[in-house]
Amino acid sequence: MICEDQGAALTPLRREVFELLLRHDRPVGAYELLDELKSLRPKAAPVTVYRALDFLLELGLVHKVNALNAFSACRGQEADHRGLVLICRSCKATVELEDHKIDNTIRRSAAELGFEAGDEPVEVVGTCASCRA
Amino acid sequence: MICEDQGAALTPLRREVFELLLRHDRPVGAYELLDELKSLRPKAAPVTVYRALDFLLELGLVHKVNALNAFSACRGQEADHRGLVLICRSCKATVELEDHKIDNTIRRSAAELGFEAGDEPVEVVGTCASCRA
DNA sequence: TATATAATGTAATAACATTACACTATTTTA
DNA sequence: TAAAATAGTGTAATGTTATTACATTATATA
Repeated sequence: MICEDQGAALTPLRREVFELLLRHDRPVGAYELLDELKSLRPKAAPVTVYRALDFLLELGLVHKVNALNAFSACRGQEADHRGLVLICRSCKATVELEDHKIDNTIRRSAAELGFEAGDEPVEVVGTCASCRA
Repeated sequence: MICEDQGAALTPLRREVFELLLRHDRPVGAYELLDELKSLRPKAAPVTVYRALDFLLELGLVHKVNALNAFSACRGQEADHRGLVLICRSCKATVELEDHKIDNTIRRSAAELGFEAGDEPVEVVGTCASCRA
């Protein structure tokens, strides 16, 4: 599992935000998260959530899904967080796919152009099985 | 080249927005585009730009770059617009990479999970050569 | 020409994200 | 341990990106 403090300060606030994210099986917007956080911490403001998210992103405990402007707790089993995330444009569901072969191919192609790919999963937008039916 | 009317109504307004995009060699934000459009059309409002962009996106003349919340004219040589776009997190420069091999591999992996990948290029965020130096 | 449809104008607001500065808690070190 | 430094949080305001709703104008079709 994830969750262990990696030397940095996983404060109660930051842990709360992370645990809220873990409760969802889909990416969640910052303001939705804020609403939920408010039941624990009435003082919470947008920046409260964004700061906690920045921290968690830096630690690699959370991913930002650009296609949805939303955040998801990282469930990856491995140390790095490379791979693909499939995003359904219609129901917003996502599936993580830890395929190092594809990921390495992408990285190599990028490297040929002098470009060093980061560690965020690559986003693939499309349509999931249920929404196609 | 691109630009030919594909049966749909490429009105003056829409063409103007598209041509503004073509002038840039990088993705451009909607509000930056709006500022530029205003010199041609003082009446332009945010929705003016977004509507034109929606139209151009649908036609496949323009891509949205989610990682930057910005839009770029599509320069792809081919009918479909599949491939990769490399995005430098530091200078925001982008490079399009029309690699069907990678793209097909991604699509197949997605398909194994019942997921049908769309036609938007896959975004790879990282660091470009000059910014690494 | 009358009607329908598509496109655009106009205003307001929603959704997402950051900046600036004050205050508190924790850690460091003299 | 007191003073200073650093890290974390509170509070308010604002900046940025995107959409909704409805009125008006232009274009196509009967």
